[in-house]
Amino acid sequence: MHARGQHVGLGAHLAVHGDDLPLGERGPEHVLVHHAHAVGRDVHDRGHRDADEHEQRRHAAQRRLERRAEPWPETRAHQHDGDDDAQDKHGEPHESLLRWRGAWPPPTLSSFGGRDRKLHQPPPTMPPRRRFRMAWLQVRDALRAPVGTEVTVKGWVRTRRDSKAEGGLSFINVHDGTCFDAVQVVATGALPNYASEVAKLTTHCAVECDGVVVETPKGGREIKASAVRVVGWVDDPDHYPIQPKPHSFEYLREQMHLRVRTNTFGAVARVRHTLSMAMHRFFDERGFFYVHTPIITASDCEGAGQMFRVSTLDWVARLSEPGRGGPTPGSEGRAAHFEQDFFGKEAHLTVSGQLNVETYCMALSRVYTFGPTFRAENSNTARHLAEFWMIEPEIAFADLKADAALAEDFIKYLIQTVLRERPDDMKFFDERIEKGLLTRLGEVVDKPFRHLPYTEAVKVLEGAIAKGQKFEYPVKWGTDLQSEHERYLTEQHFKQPVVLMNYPKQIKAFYMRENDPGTDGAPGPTVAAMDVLVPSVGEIIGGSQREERLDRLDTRIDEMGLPKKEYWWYRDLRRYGTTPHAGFGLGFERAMMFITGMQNVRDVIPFPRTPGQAEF
RNA sequence: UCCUCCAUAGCUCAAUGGUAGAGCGACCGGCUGUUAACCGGUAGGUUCUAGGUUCGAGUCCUAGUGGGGGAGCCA
Repeated sequence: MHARGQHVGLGAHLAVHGDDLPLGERGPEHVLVHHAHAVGRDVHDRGHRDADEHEQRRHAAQRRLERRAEPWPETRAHQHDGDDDAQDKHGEPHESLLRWRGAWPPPTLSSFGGRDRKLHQPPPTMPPRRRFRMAWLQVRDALRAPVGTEVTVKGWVRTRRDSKAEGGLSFINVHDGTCFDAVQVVATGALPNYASEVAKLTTHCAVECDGVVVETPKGGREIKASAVRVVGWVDDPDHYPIQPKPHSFEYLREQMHLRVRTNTFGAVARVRHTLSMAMHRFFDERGFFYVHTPIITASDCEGAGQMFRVSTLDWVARLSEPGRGGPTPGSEGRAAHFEQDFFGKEAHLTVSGQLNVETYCMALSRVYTFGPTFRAENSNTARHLAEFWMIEPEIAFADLKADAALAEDFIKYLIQTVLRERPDDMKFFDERIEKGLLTRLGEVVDKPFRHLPYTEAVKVLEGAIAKGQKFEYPVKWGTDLQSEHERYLTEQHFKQPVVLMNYPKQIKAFYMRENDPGTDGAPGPTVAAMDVLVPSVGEIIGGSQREERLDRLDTRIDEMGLPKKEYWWYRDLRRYGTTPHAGFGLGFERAMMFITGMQNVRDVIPFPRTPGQAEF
């Protein structure tokens, strides 16, 4: 069941702090590097020393990288299990993954080191702070700090609840976005600004709280405040758009600049970050190089849909010239017109980095690109954006099978990583956005994807029709499968991700490698294309083995009536040391939807661009 | 682009063509180591915009704007 229409707001899920967060130990790794250095210098002669120092610097750099990627000892421990993390493969991994094995983090990790001092200085109107300065901890660290630790937390108020007991008592939930939960700060009437300020705090006031970590009567963790400084008030709390109550996603889209302050969009933002990092790590660990392909493309040959024009010409002035409707496509003035433009030819925003990344693949072997992609199509659905992010790996000396295997490993790696590193947010998605999400993702990780030739898929669908399954559109070999067909395969027939391979040639792009006749017993010519389809989201990956044979590629370009001249550099790749190669494109936002259970693509990207919407 | 549904208080929604309502939120008070708190009270409205029908329009009609869902295209 999905949660369309379910309202998730600030008040929904607060203060599950502290329970069952045993403290871990700080690892000794940070001392090893220096020790190794010292030994190297003393023992070896100069010639060896250079080589050794080089080696040790390399190790040190490697360690630094590892530390940076994995700040917490407990996550590092998991990391060593890598892909074949036994815990993820055998029975009930999720409960254990969800438990926070808290570690006591070094305070510098969360306090920005030296800048701490500046940020701590109170505004002139406030009384000067006495005694000593407490460690500024992020909320996620404060929630795991040992009882008795003196801390400062800085963040925003989620809710405030008051009690008259003990001469005035306020419970302030403070969050700073570093984890799902807020920390509960307890302020008493003894604070000098209790009545004047603390008791008037409303949702999303910015505060700095000093205090000591204590155990609650119920065994949780909270901060007993010794000072609460209000940094920023909320004007007119009655009209503050994000109230501590459920809000619809539709409403929050109209408050795009504020919606990240809610539980749901905070969780989405953190998971999105974690997925980005996981993606880079996945490729880096496998020897891929990250290639920045261009955003602006002047080749008029992308052919993957409507494109956005990039121009420095004054189109508005031209369009308003009397007697002219501006430049019209195909008119004679057109070519002359673009010669005067910035790039000397017609330019657009990219619709795919694939053709560019292929050039790097033919020298670096394994590459990927990750960046924004633009489609000017007037599609208005829960799965389409005009600006979205796409990951496109390309591997040399590889066929379609290797491509599909890479895609499967990739998706599973992303899921495992996010379950391990964001258990709090994933638990929230499981409880409030899509019931059973964790079970579903666990099954995706555990089971091999179902591989199926397109030709077989058509037979499955025809079989289903014979058994009475109704489709709006007919199923016929040689036509693209409709949404309803894909949904039937992933949601009803196989109930898992499905990799469809070897599509009819006539419905696929020119660069896809033509298969030998009769592959899979297909009645017509096919190409080595594959789509990864997943339940509810649909197509999440589209990829193919590329046509590396120049003569075949030329034939395809001619058949499709494409301007061969424009492809001169792409064709060069086939003339000079061509190899079999393959790649795919994964829509990052669709992966987000699949992994979080969010139902609308506009809710998994910070500032969605859709037809008629670029307000924020 | 096509089909379809919707637009009323800060939010979510009621109101048969006949006096504009509730819950939540905000504010005030009561109670309480509270935690989607609870109890009582107060304030809060150009019913999306522009026309039209009618004695009378939140309600019916026309057009526009904005939004949701589905389809196509795709990732």
